[in-house]
Amino acid sequence: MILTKENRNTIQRKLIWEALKRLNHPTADDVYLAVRENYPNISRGTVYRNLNQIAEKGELQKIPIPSGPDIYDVTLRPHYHIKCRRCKKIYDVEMEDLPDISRYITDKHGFVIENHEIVFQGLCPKCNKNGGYNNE
Amino acid sequence: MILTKENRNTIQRKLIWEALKRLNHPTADDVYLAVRENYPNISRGTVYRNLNQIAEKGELQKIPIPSGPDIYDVTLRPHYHIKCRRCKKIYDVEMEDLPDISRYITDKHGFVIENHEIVFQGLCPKCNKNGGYNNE
DNA sequence: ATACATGCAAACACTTTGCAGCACA
DNA sequence: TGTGCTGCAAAGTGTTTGCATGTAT
Repeated sequence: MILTKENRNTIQRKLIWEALKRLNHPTADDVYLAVRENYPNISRGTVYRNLNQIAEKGELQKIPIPSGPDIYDVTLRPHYHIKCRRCKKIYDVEMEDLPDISRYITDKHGFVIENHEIVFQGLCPKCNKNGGYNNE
Repeated sequence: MILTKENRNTIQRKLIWEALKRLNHPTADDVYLAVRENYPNISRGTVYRNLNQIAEKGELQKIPIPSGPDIYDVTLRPHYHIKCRRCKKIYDVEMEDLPDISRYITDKHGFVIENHEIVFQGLCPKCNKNGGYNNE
């Protein structure tokens, strides 16, 4: 018999959740630093454990970022990101909703698809301007 | 004055490139292990440096995988992946080409978009079968 | 009461980097 | 000949985990 694990409402979890709501799309470390302002003894381990737990329940999106720490987002609507190949910075991307992108998958091996993330890559205006010199 | 750096054809680079061509979509460590069979003294550092260099030139795709090592692909056509939320395994996804997906971006901040990666997430058939017990 | 969470620190996984010597062009 | 590359090892970055203790239910 498999039981759902109970989830306790600790102070730490509440503070983490509050930080999540007011931060933009923070990394685990951003959350850690934010919570620590009001609760200096919190540990990174606790932050990571809670973020994973909340994301596991589906109340939080954990978004992996190429060559960088995962970011978290409380808005469950998918939104996308773009990363500059040169300077490695991440930016948000505004995008009309694709008409059910998972429809395009021809073979999904029986997966139940829940969400997706798109990471675009290219050159940001600044890096593009500073010469395309090592582009090819 | 900015100069393009010379690229030397070392034995190591040739072996790395050959390994890339015959492996599926290997991680850096897969490449390292493969090359090491014929050239035992190669070091991980060299493999990483070369993979980055080749990818930087645009001859290789470096594909970041959520919660796992980057994978590399010599076919530059984008292809997508799906990851099981429960068991964390990665699978390839066959997908018809989306009609120029970057067209859907309404605000790209002046980026020059070169490519993109989509990572779907969901439940694989096996994990879905073993009960949806901790789904919500 | 007890199952679950915490803080701490160590371990882990992946990748980059400094350096002295080597080798391709 | 000289710049670029190599092997090695150490360090860097991001995340997980073991353990003894604390706490929400």
